[in-house]
Amino acid sequence: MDDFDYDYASVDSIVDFSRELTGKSLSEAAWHPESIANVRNRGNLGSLVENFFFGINPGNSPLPDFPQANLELKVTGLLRRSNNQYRAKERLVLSMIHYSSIVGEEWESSALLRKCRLMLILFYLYETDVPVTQLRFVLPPMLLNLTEQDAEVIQRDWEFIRDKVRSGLAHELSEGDTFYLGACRKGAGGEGEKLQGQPFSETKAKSRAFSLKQPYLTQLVERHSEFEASLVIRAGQTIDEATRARFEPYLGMKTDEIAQNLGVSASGKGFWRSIANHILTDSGKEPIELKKAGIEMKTIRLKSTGMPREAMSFPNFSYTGILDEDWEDSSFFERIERKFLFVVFATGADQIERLSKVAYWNMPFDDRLEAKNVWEETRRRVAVDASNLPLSGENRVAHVRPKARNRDDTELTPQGTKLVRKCFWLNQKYIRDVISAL
DNA sequence: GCATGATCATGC
DNA sequence: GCATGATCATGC
Repeated sequence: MDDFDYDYASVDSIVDFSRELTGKSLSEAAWHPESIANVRNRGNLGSLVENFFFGINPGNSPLPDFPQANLELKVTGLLRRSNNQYRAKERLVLSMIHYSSIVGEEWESSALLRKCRLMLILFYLYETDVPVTQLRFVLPPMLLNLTEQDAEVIQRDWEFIRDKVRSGLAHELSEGDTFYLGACRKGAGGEGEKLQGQPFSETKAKSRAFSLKQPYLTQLVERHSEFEASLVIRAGQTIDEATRARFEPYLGMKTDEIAQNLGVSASGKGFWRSIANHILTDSGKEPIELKKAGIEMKTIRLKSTGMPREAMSFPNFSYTGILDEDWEDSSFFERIERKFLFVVFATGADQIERLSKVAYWNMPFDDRLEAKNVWEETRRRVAVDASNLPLSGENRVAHVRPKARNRDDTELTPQGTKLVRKCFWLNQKYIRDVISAL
């Protein structure tokens, strides 16, 4: 996409364009980085985004920021909870309340709706002591229509505020009056405060603005995060079909090309999984539908020989815990019983890697019996000598190998020795045979 | 070039 | 701080 290359009269075009910001900071996404280098580090990120990302300068207008599209732009901050969920940093201020004119308004034709009926909300992750131009936009853009989402409550809140001004009580407005839409203080307080006149009382009132309350915004963010991590499943479509439909356009494409098209920023060990997630959901998160169904998505990279680059790992087992377990309540059993979704990237004879295959798979009964043999053999040997466990030559399907943070990441064995933590792996050759038979 | 041991990156 | 889903490194 080029700089400012969007249709300023089209909501879709503006929203699509704004996706370029997702996962980036303004200084990374601005079309002319040199122009932003001189910007002071303080200031309003919202206006900086207008100027340096969208190339607009709407100023202080009663019309939306994109008047031809009837779309208002909002840029607002998020905080990260300890459980990694996002919450709104503060309320989202919409527009000033003009006491003299609101008393003559109706909701549908109100000044608030004229400006803010449809909003494009861009969320950045707030961090202390980081220049605003380096704060990262962390969620895909949200479109919010005030006359659709929770419309009845918001309309009632608005009417309550208007009616209070009609009763000459603008000076008694408070955020506690309403539910989702609040009348928040806005403008200088203390010494510099300029009180406003109101039409039906001599008493001056503090200046206030309409805002979406912080808890309401937080809840919108939570809904948005979940929505963005969902598969788009059309009516009558199964999860299986919806998955195929998402992958279909990318089959045969070069890995790098897919990553570039989808703006995958991950690197290192999670790169291929991140690509799969980005294909499945707009947010690039693993779809909740797969989690709910207990579907085990595995990315597999094949060398040009058809051999997987890696064996396939499963959760660690515990040297002492495994002695108390039965096969059928072991975590290895629980995992291989699941439905797998294999996402296969294969390197061709041309040495270029492409997305080559996507398929669901269940481990056949005979192979599960082999896995059971490995598990039981492991259990037997752990009791005698935990340092000698089944290797890949010993069984067609699975073996045991370290999986730990490093060599010091150990666990006590029944022999009282400390050994690096291990898990069950499906053999490379086994995976190769499974994939080639798909 | 595989088997095995060792370790990384990320999310919760 | 750890589990998870992987990849990296090395010796044979």
